[in-house]
Amino acid sequence: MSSPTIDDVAKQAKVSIKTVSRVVNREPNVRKETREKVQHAIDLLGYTPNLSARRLAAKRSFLVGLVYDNFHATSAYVVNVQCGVMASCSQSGYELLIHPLNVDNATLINEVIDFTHRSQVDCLVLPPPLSDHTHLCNQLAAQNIPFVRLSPVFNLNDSLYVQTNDRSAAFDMTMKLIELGHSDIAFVAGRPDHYAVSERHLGFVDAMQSAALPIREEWIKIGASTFDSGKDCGVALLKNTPRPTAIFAGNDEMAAGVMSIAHTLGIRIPEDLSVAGFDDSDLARQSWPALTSVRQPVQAMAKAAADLLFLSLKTPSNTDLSRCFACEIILRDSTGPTIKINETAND
Amino acid sequence: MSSPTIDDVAKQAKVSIKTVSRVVNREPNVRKETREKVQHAIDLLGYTPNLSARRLAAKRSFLVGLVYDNFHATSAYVVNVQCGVMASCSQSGYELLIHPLNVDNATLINEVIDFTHRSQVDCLVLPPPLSDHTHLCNQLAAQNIPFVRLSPVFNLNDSLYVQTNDRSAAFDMTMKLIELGHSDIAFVAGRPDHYAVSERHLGFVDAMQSAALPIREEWIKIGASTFDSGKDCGVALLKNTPRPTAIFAGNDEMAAGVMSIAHTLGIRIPEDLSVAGFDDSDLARQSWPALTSVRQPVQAMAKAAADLLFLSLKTPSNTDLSRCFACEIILRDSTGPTIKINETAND
DNA sequence: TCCAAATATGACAACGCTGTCAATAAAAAC
DNA sequence: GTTTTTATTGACAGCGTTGTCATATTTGGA
Repeated sequence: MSSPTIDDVAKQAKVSIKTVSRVVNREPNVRKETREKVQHAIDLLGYTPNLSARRLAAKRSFLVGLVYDNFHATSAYVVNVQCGVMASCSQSGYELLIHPLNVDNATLINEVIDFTHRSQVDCLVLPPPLSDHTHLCNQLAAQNIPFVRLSPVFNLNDSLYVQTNDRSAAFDMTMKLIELGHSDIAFVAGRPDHYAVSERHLGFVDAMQSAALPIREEWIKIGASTFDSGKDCGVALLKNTPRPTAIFAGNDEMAAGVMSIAHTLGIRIPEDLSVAGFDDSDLARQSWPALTSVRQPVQAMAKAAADLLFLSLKTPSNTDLSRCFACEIILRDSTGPTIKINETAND
Repeated sequence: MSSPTIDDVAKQAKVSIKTVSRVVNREPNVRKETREKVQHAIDLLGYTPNLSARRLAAKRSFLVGLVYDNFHATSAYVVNVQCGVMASCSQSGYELLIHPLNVDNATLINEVIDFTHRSQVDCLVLPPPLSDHTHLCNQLAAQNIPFVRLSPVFNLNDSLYVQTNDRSAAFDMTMKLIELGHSDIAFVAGRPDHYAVSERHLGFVDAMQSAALPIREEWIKIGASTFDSGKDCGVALLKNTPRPTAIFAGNDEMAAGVMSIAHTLGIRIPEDLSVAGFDDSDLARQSWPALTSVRQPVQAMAKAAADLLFLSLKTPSNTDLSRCFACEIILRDSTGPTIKINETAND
């Protein structure tokens, strides 16, 4: 049961515990043959350093905290972020502590700060929408708690972050719809406090303007990033005539909601209506027809974020503070060329 | 930055550190007024015990490990389990350490054992399919690592566990289909090594037998619990005549795959074909038509599992070793009464 | 009032590691 | 062959708690 300690290894290898410590921590200035001798003893005994002791002595916990909104984020996103961070952790010898919470909770900031102190994590990873919670970020900075932000929009100079080109990806997707012959394009925006998602709206606007297409105000709907809100927006967009020939939604869930309503109303996809989403979640592959979407390399981003964090912890002088990842458009069956509505046979 | 230590509190309250320790740990034999005095000092200074020191001294980490398969479980399930365990953690003062892995990995057992030692977690929560990995469970037991199993099927006497009545829920769902007039019912089974899911197959068989309906072997398909495998099974079931009038899938993903194929083949749901899933995941609400499914109280189960674990850690003599939760059938739009195929108009 | 028992508090040694700094061994320069 | 420099190793003191055991202090009974 009881694991061997550093003393056991030291005794076995006939060196001091400090030398064992050096080997374990890959410190320089250990002769090769000593290192091998110690390593051999470690292997023989199956020694694993006691993290608590190490933490206590080194005043570091080797723990990363991942704080995220569990009530508004899709589970696929959450899991991808977890995996990405985890991948970086295993490389750097960190362990991952998670702390789901509700971003609408009034005590949010206290909860995060409390968690940080209680669990003694060395640093935090903040996915959206927490990454744009200015007050929280300021508090963390004030308390010298290192953190990295995923897909932030504001105050980029102040901290570590990893981004995607949401805006230009949304631009590209909109252009793709325009190339397919659509000009009557509606947009379903996400939660307004989820700023990364609002960038997508801007990209849509950019594209429409660059193609000199009119943006009809009644074809811009604000959803809540959920399937149900997508349904609501879908009803509002599709019940009236004229209706758009294409709907671009700020995320896949809302796009699926729109598709669901379209099916119910007997509107064929993609013949009568093209639908595009964003995120390329599992849902995009699993809905019918399979949803055209924009793939964000969430996992790679999360890994890069954690990499950045660990690097900056190790070498605080490091100037490499951010990375930007490119999105990729995934064309599936929910989008197609326009057909004039009065040419269709279904109604 | 640097938090106050127990020394600071002791000095502030003019008592020894040991007395502060007693108050913090709610130990007996502290006079009421002393306790209040100390508590006041703690509040004043905003003292939080240093977990690493506590762990080192008490030889406990106050950490729970959640090890799960990240490649075959749906993210919704994973997130629900995390939340449930988390809920129990916050009550009991534990923190949650996660460790996703691939169950197909040959080094699985070593990886879990390594993780346990490295991270020094006090105990583990094992969701399926790990909960039925007999070899792993034996290893953990042999190493005196406490753990609780979620939805296990085998060796129930040997350990803590939390279960659902998968089999009888599958029975009920099948009966529901039979009551709707279906007799030509197919079943899509999940990964054979995911035993909890196989129980659902047994429930299906139970119901068919109790209704004296024949089980056609070519209408039992073995999937891999994924959407794509559901599509494959759907093709196999729906391309030939006669085809079933209802398909019951072992999970929602596969059910969605079946629906997708049905749509492609022009088979209307539920008019021509009823489809039922299991798990009541987000996907069930988000697919079209909305999927009839069986709701497992995953989060409540995970919480109960962790509760059980913490209780048994505290009072090892405790005899309350397991709990069983009931599933609930959620009727949605993907199931309906049978209509004879030659009466339908669509083909 | 005094003494035993119960209750409350404190001193001090772990816990297993890392950081600091001194001591030694090896290499390089003279 | 010395001396200087550099590389390698070790002794020892924390890190902030808890556990053990000894020492007050209070309580209750005679």
